[in-house]
Amino acid sequence: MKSVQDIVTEIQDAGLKVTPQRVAVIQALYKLNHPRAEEIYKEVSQNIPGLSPTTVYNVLDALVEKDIIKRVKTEKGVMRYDAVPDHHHHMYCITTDRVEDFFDPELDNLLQNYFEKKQLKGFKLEDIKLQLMGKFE
Amino acid sequence: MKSVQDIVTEIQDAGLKVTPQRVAVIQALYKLNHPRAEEIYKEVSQNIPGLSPTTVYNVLDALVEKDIIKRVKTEKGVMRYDAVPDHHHHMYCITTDRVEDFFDPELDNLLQNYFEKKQLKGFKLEDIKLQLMGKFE
DNA sequence: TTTCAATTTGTAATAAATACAATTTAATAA
DNA sequence: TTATTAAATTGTATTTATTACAAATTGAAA
Repeated sequence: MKSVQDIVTEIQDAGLKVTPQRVAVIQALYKLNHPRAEEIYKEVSQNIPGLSPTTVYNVLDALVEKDIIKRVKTEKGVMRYDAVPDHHHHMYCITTDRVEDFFDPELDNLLQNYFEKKQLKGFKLEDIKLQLMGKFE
Repeated sequence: MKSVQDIVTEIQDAGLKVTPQRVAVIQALYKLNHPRAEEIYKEVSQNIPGLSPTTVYNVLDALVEKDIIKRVKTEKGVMRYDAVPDHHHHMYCITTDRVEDFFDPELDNLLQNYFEKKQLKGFKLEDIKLQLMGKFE
Protein backbone atom coordinates (compact mmCIF):
# COMPACT_ATOMS: atom_id res chain seq x y z
CA MET A 1 0.00 0.00 0.00
CA LYS A 2 1.24 3.44 -0.89
CA SER A 3 0.67 6.71 0.89
CA VAL A 4 -1.19 9.48 -0.87
CA GLN A 5 2.08 11.38 -1.05
CA ASP A 6 3.80 8.47 -2.76
CA ILE A 7 1.00 8.25 -5.27
CA VAL A 8 1.13 11.97 -5.95
CA THR A 9 4.88 11.85 -6.47
CA GLU A 10 4.55 8.86 -8.73
CA ILE A 11 2.04 10.62 -10.95
CA GLN A 12 4.12 13.79 -11.04
CA ASP A 13 7.31 11.93 -11.88
CA ALA A 14 5.56 10.38 -14.83
CA GLY A 15 4.86 13.85 -16.15
CA LEU A 16 1.13 13.57 -15.61
CA LYS A 17 -1.11 16.02 -13.84
CA VAL A 18 -2.23 15.01 -10.38
CA THR A 19 -5.98 14.74 -10.36
CA PRO A 20 -8.29 13.38 -7.65
CA GLN A 21 -9.50 10.80 -10.16
CA ARG A 22 -6.02 9.45 -10.79
CA VAL A 23 -5.12 9.27 -7.14
CA ALA A 24 -8.40 7.56 -6.31
CA VAL A 25 -8.03 5.00 -9.10
CA ILE A 26 -4.61 3.99 -7.83
CA GLN A 27 -5.94 3.72 -4.29
CA ALA A 28 -8.84 1.60 -5.51
CA LEU A 29 -6.38 -0.68 -7.27
CA TYR A 30 -4.66 -1.35 -3.96
CA LYS A 31 -7.93 -1.88 -2.14
CA LEU A 32 -9.45 -4.20 -4.73
CA ASN A 33 -7.71 -7.32 -5.99
CA HIS A 34 -6.83 -7.09 -9.66
CA PRO A 35 -10.15 -5.45 -10.45
CA ARG A 36 -11.91 -4.80 -13.72
CA ALA A 37 -12.49 -1.22 -14.86
CA GLU A 38 -16.12 -1.39 -13.81
CA GLU A 39 -15.26 -2.40 -10.24
CA ILE A 40 -12.82 0.47 -10.04
CA TYR A 41 -15.52 2.80 -11.30
CA LYS A 42 -17.93 1.67 -8.58
CA GLU A 43 -15.32 1.99 -5.87
CA VAL A 44 -14.00 5.38 -6.92
CA SER A 45 -17.50 6.74 -7.49
CA GLN A 46 -18.09 6.55 -3.76
CA ASN A 47 -15.43 9.16 -3.18
CA ILE A 48 -15.89 11.09 -6.40
CA PRO A 49 -19.56 11.44 -7.23
CA GLY A 50 -20.24 12.26 -10.84
CA LEU A 51 -17.22 10.29 -11.95
CA SER A 52 -17.47 9.21 -15.55
CA PRO A 53 -16.73 5.63 -16.60
CA THR A 54 -14.80 7.09 -19.50
CA THR A 55 -12.48 8.79 -17.04
CA VAL A 56 -11.70 5.47 -15.41
CA TYR A 57 -10.69 4.05 -18.78
CA ASN A 58 -8.70 7.18 -19.59
CA VAL A 59 -6.91 7.12 -16.26
CA LEU A 60 -6.15 3.42 -16.49
CA ASP A 61 -4.76 3.82 -20.00
CA ALA A 62 -2.58 6.74 -18.94
CA LEU A 63 -1.25 4.91 -15.89
CA VAL A 64 -0.49 1.76 -17.87
CA GLU A 65 1.22 3.86 -20.51
CA LYS A 66 3.51 5.34 -17.85
CA ASP A 67 4.12 1.99 -16.16
CA ILE A 68 2.53 3.05 -12.91
CA ILE A 69 0.12 0.14 -13.07
CA LYS A 70 -0.09 -3.02 -15.18
CA ARG A 71 -2.70 -4.88 -17.14
CA VAL A 72 -3.35 -8.45 -16.10
CA LYS A 73 -3.79 -11.09 -18.78
CA THR A 74 -6.85 -13.25 -18.27
CA GLU A 75 -8.79 -15.89 -20.10
CA LYS A 76 -11.93 -13.80 -20.03
CA GLY A 77 -12.59 -11.05 -22.49
CA VAL A 78 -12.31 -8.48 -19.73
CA MET A 79 -9.30 -6.42 -18.84
CA ARG A 80 -8.06 -6.40 -15.28
CA TYR A 81 -5.51 -4.18 -13.60
CA ASP A 82 -2.65 -4.52 -11.14
CA ALA A 83 -1.46 -1.82 -8.77
CA VAL A 84 2.02 -3.31 -8.62
CA PRO A 85 4.23 -2.38 -11.56
CA ASP A 86 7.34 -4.14 -10.27
CA HIS A 87 8.33 -7.44 -11.77
CA HIS A 88 6.25 -10.27 -10.41
CA HIS A 89 4.16 -13.23 -11.42
CA HIS A 90 0.57 -14.27 -10.90
CA MET A 91 -1.30 -17.14 -9.31
CA TYR A 92 -4.58 -17.80 -11.08
CA CYS A 93 -7.41 -19.77 -9.54
CA ILE A 94 -8.74 -22.34 -11.98
CA THR A 95 -12.24 -22.37 -10.55
CA THR A 96 -12.78 -18.73 -9.60
CA ASP A 97 -11.40 -15.58 -11.16
CA ARG A 98 -9.13 -14.83 -8.25
CA VAL A 99 -5.62 -13.63 -9.10
CA GLU A 100 -2.81 -13.05 -6.63
CA ASP A 101 0.64 -11.54 -7.04
CA PHE A 102 3.66 -13.80 -6.71
CA PHE A 103 7.17 -12.50 -6.03
CA ASP A 104 10.14 -14.85 -6.28
CA PRO A 105 13.59 -13.38 -6.99
CA GLU A 106 15.22 -16.80 -6.66
CA LEU A 107 13.02 -18.16 -9.42
CA ASP A 108 13.68 -15.08 -11.51
CA ASN A 109 17.40 -15.78 -11.22
CA LEU A 110 16.92 -19.38 -12.20
CA LEU A 111 14.97 -18.38 -15.28
CA GLN A 112 17.37 -15.65 -16.24
CA ASN A 113 20.27 -18.08 -16.12
CA TYR A 114 18.35 -20.63 -18.10
CA PHE A 115 17.52 -18.23 -20.88
CA GLU A 116 21.03 -16.78 -20.98
CA LYS A 117 22.33 -20.19 -21.95
CA LYS A 118 19.40 -21.14 -24.11
CA GLN A 119 19.17 -18.84 -27.10
CA LEU A 120 15.77 -18.23 -28.61
CA LYS A 121 16.33 -17.76 -32.29
CA GLY A 122 14.31 -15.00 -33.86
CA PHE A 123 13.08 -13.65 -30.56
CA LYS A 124 14.64 -11.02 -28.33
CA LEU A 125 13.49 -11.91 -24.83
CA GLU A 126 12.84 -8.96 -22.56
CA ASP A 127 10.68 -10.24 -19.74
CA ILE A 128 9.40 -13.51 -18.37
CA LYS A 129 6.10 -13.85 -16.58
CA LEU A 130 4.77 -16.98 -14.97
CA GLN A 131 1.15 -17.87 -14.71
CA LEU A 132 0.73 -20.30 -11.85
CA MET A 133 -2.55 -22.08 -12.40
CA GLY A 134 -4.18 -23.87 -9.48
CA LYS A 135 -6.54 -23.58 -6.60
CA PHE A 136 -6.46 -21.46 -3.48
CA GLU A 137 -7.12 -23.41 -0.33
CA MET B 1 -1.21 -29.70 -38.47
CA LYS B 2 -3.78 -32.41 -38.10
CA SER B 3 -5.49 -34.46 -40.79
CA VAL B 4 -9.23 -34.20 -41.18
CA GLN B 5 -9.46 -37.74 -39.88
CA ASP B 6 -7.51 -36.82 -36.75
CA ILE B 7 -9.80 -33.88 -36.18
CA VAL B 8 -12.90 -36.00 -36.65
CA THR B 9 -11.62 -38.61 -34.22
CA GLU B 10 -10.71 -35.94 -31.72
CA ILE B 11 -14.22 -34.48 -31.79
CA GLN B 12 -15.81 -37.91 -31.56
CA ASP B 13 -13.61 -38.97 -28.65
CA ALA B 14 -14.73 -35.91 -26.77
CA GLY B 15 -18.32 -37.07 -27.14
CA LEU B 16 -19.27 -34.25 -29.45
CA LYS B 17 -21.03 -34.49 -32.77
CA VAL B 18 -18.84 -34.05 -35.79
CA THR B 19 -20.11 -31.05 -37.74
CA PRO B 20 -18.55 -29.27 -40.70
CA GLN B 21 -18.45 -26.13 -38.59
CA ARG B 22 -16.43 -27.76 -35.85
CA VAL B 23 -13.98 -29.36 -38.22
CA ALA B 24 -13.55 -26.10 -40.12
CA VAL B 25 -13.00 -24.07 -36.95
CA ILE B 26 -10.20 -26.39 -35.86
CA GLN B 27 -8.64 -26.22 -39.31
CA ALA B 28 -8.85 -22.45 -39.24
CA LEU B 29 -7.12 -22.44 -35.87
CA TYR B 30 -4.17 -24.26 -37.42
CA LYS B 31 -4.09 -21.99 -40.43
CA LEU B 32 -4.36 -18.74 -38.50
CA ASN B 33 -2.00 -17.85 -35.67
CA HIS B 34 -3.78 -17.59 -32.34
CA PRO B 35 -6.74 -15.86 -33.95
CA ARG B 36 -9.67 -14.00 -32.47
CA ALA B 37 -13.18 -15.36 -32.90
CA GLU B 38 -13.91 -12.84 -35.62
CA GLU B 39 -10.91 -13.90 -37.70
CA ILE B 40 -12.00 -17.49 -37.42
CA TYR B 41 -15.48 -16.49 -38.51
CA LYS B 42 -14.11 -14.77 -41.63
CA GLU B 43 -11.87 -17.70 -42.52
CA VAL B 44 -14.46 -20.40 -41.96
CA SER B 45 -17.16 -18.43 -43.76
CA GLN B 46 -15.24 -18.93 -47.00
CA ASN B 47 -15.85 -22.64 -46.80
CA ILE B 48 -19.18 -22.54 -45.04
CA PRO B 49 -21.35 -19.75 -46.43
CA GLY B 50 -24.14 -18.70 -44.13
CA LEU B 51 -22.08 -19.51 -41.08
CA SER B 52 -23.30 -17.67 -38.04
CA PRO B 53 -20.91 -15.79 -35.76
CA THR B 54 -22.80 -17.31 -32.86
CA THR B 55 -21.82 -20.74 -34.10
CA VAL B 56 -18.17 -19.81 -33.99
CA TYR B 57 -18.51 -18.78 -30.37
CA ASN B 58 -20.50 -21.91 -29.58
CA VAL B 59 -17.97 -24.15 -31.28
CA LEU B 60 -15.02 -22.46 -29.60
CA ASP B 61 -16.65 -22.77 -26.19
CA ALA B 62 -17.42 -26.44 -26.74
CA LEU B 63 -13.88 -27.21 -27.92
CA VAL B 64 -12.29 -25.35 -25.02
CA GLU B 65 -14.60 -27.16 -22.63
CA LYS B 66 -13.38 -30.49 -23.99
CA ASP B 67 -9.73 -29.43 -24.01
CA ILE B 68 -9.42 -29.77 -27.75
CA ILE B 69 -8.28 -26.17 -28.04
CA LYS B 70 -7.12 -23.53 -25.55
CA ARG B 71 -7.81 -19.91 -24.85
CA VAL B 72 -4.84 -17.57 -24.97
CA LYS B 73 -4.46 -14.89 -22.32
CA THR B 74 -3.79 -11.46 -23.77
CA GLU B 75 -3.48 -7.89 -22.62
CA LYS B 76 -6.26 -6.82 -24.91
CA GLY B 77 -9.88 -7.30 -24.04
CA VAL B 78 -10.26 -9.82 -26.83
CA MET B 79 -10.16 -13.56 -26.55
CA ARG B 80 -7.78 -15.53 -28.73
CA TYR B 81 -7.53 -19.23 -29.36
CA ASP B 82 -4.83 -21.86 -29.69
CA ALA B 83 -5.15 -25.04 -31.72
CA VAL B 84 -2.58 -26.81 -29.57
CA PRO B 85 -3.97 -28.20 -26.32
CA ASP B 86 -0.73 -29.84 -25.18
CA HIS B 87 1.31 -28.17 -22.51
CA HIS B 88 3.34 -25.32 -23.89
CA HIS B 89 4.20 -21.70 -23.34
CA HIS B 90 3.85 -18.53 -25.37
CA MET B 91 6.10 -15.90 -26.82
CA TYR B 92 4.36 -12.52 -26.96
CA CYS B 93 5.54 -9.67 -29.14
CA ILE B 94 5.65 -6.43 -27.18
CA THR B 95 5.05 -4.21 -30.17
CA THR B 96 2.63 -6.23 -32.26
CA ASP B 97 -0.03 -8.71 -31.17
CA ARG B 98 1.87 -11.70 -32.50
CA VAL B 99 1.89 -14.79 -30.30
CA GLU B 100 3.88 -17.95 -30.92
CA ASP B 101 3.88 -21.32 -29.20
CA PHE B 102 6.95 -22.32 -27.20
CA PHE B 103 7.71 -25.93 -26.26
CA ASP B 104 10.51 -26.68 -23.79
CA PRO B 105 10.37 -29.95 -21.82
CA GLU B 106 13.75 -29.21 -20.21
CA LEU B 107 12.44 -25.96 -18.79
CA ASP B 108 9.27 -27.70 -17.67
CA ASN B 109 11.39 -30.14 -15.70
CA LEU B 110 13.38 -27.35 -14.14
CA LEU B 111 10.23 -25.60 -13.03
CA GLN B 112 8.61 -28.76 -11.77
CA ASN B 113 11.64 -29.51 -9.61
CA TYR B 114 11.73 -25.98 -8.33
CA PHE B 115 8.11 -26.00 -7.25
CA GLU B 116 8.36 -29.45 -5.72
CA LYS B 117 10.91 -28.11 -3.28
CA LYS B 118 9.33 -24.72 -2.86
CA GLN B 119 5.92 -25.08 -1.26
CA LEU B 120 3.31 -22.46 -2.06
CA LYS B 121 1.22 -22.11 1.04
CA GLY B 122 -2.48 -21.79 0.42
CA PHE B 123 -2.21 -22.63 -3.26
CA LYS B 124 -2.38 -26.01 -4.94
CA LEU B 125 -0.30 -25.61 -8.10
CA GLU B 126 -1.57 -27.54 -11.09
CA ASP B 127 0.06 -25.97 -14.11
CA ILE B 128 2.75 -23.45 -14.95
CA LYS B 129 2.66 -21.30 -18.03
CA LEU B 130 5.33 -18.88 -19.13
CA GLN B 131 4.73 -15.73 -21.02
CA LEU B 132 7.90 -14.78 -22.82
CA MET B 133 7.66 -11.10 -23.63
CA GLY B 134 9.91 -9.66 -26.28
CA LYS B 135 10.31 -8.88 -29.93
CA PHE B 136 10.41 -11.11 -32.97
CA GLU B 137 13.30 -10.32 -35.30
C1' DT C 1 -4.02 35.45 -11.49
C1' DT C 2 -4.01 34.32 -15.91
C1' DT C 3 -3.33 31.13 -19.36
C1' DC C 4 -3.55 26.95 -21.79
C1' DA C 5 -2.76 22.33 -22.60
C1' DA C 6 -4.23 18.38 -20.26
C1' DT C 7 -7.97 16.12 -18.25
C1' DT C 8 -12.65 15.02 -17.32
C1' DT C 9 -17.28 14.60 -18.61
C1' DG C 10 -21.37 13.04 -21.18
C1' DT C 11 -23.24 11.20 -24.97
C1' DA C 12 -23.08 8.25 -28.63
C1' DA C 13 -21.03 4.63 -31.17
C1' DT C 14 -18.48 0.35 -31.77
C1' DA C 15 -16.92 -4.25 -30.73
C1' DA C 16 -17.07 -8.63 -28.42
C1' DA C 17 -19.74 -11.87 -26.50
C1' DT C 18 -24.13 -13.92 -24.94
C1' DA C 19 -29.23 -15.29 -24.72
C1' DC C 20 -32.68 -17.61 -26.72
C1' DA C 21 -36.35 -19.48 -29.71
C1' DA C 22 -36.78 -21.70 -34.12
C1' DT C 23 -34.74 -24.63 -37.42
C1' DT C 24 -31.67 -28.05 -38.94
C1' DT C 25 -28.65 -31.98 -38.52
C1' DA C 26 -25.61 -35.97 -36.82
C1' DA C 27 -25.83 -40.23 -34.97
C1' DT C 28 -28.38 -44.00 -33.15
C1' DA C 29 -31.34 -47.81 -33.56
C1' DA C 30 -35.30 -49.94 -35.77
C1' DT D 1 -32.50 -47.06 -45.27
C1' DT D 2 -35.43 -44.41 -42.62
C1' DA D 3 -37.28 -42.55 -38.39
C1' DT D 4 -36.18 -40.49 -34.21
C1' DT D 5 -34.25 -37.31 -31.07
C1' DA D 6 -30.98 -34.86 -28.63
C1' DA D 7 -27.47 -31.86 -29.98
C1' DA D 8 -25.99 -28.24 -32.84
C1' DT D 9 -26.68 -24.25 -35.80
C1' DT D 10 -28.87 -20.15 -37.09
C1' DG D 11 -30.70 -15.43 -36.77
C1' DT D 12 -32.13 -11.89 -34.14
C1' DA D 13 -31.86 -9.20 -30.24
C1' DT D 14 -29.27 -7.92 -26.11
C1' DT D 15 -25.77 -7.16 -23.04
C1' DT D 16 -21.25 -5.84 -21.68
C1' DA D 17 -16.77 -3.73 -22.37
C1' DT D 18 -14.56 -0.31 -24.54
C1' DT D 19 -13.70 3.67 -27.52
C1' DA D 20 -14.64 8.22 -29.99
C1' DC D 21 -15.23 12.81 -29.61
C1' DA D 22 -16.80 17.54 -28.64
C1' DA D 23 -17.61 20.57 -24.79
C1' DA D 24 -16.57 21.91 -20.19
C1' DT D 25 -13.40 21.95 -16.50
C1' DT D 26 -9.06 22.01 -14.11
C1' DG D 27 -3.98 21.56 -12.67
C1' DA D 28 0.14 23.74 -12.86
C1' DA D 29 3.40 26.87 -15.03
C1' DA D 30 4.41 31.67 -15.98
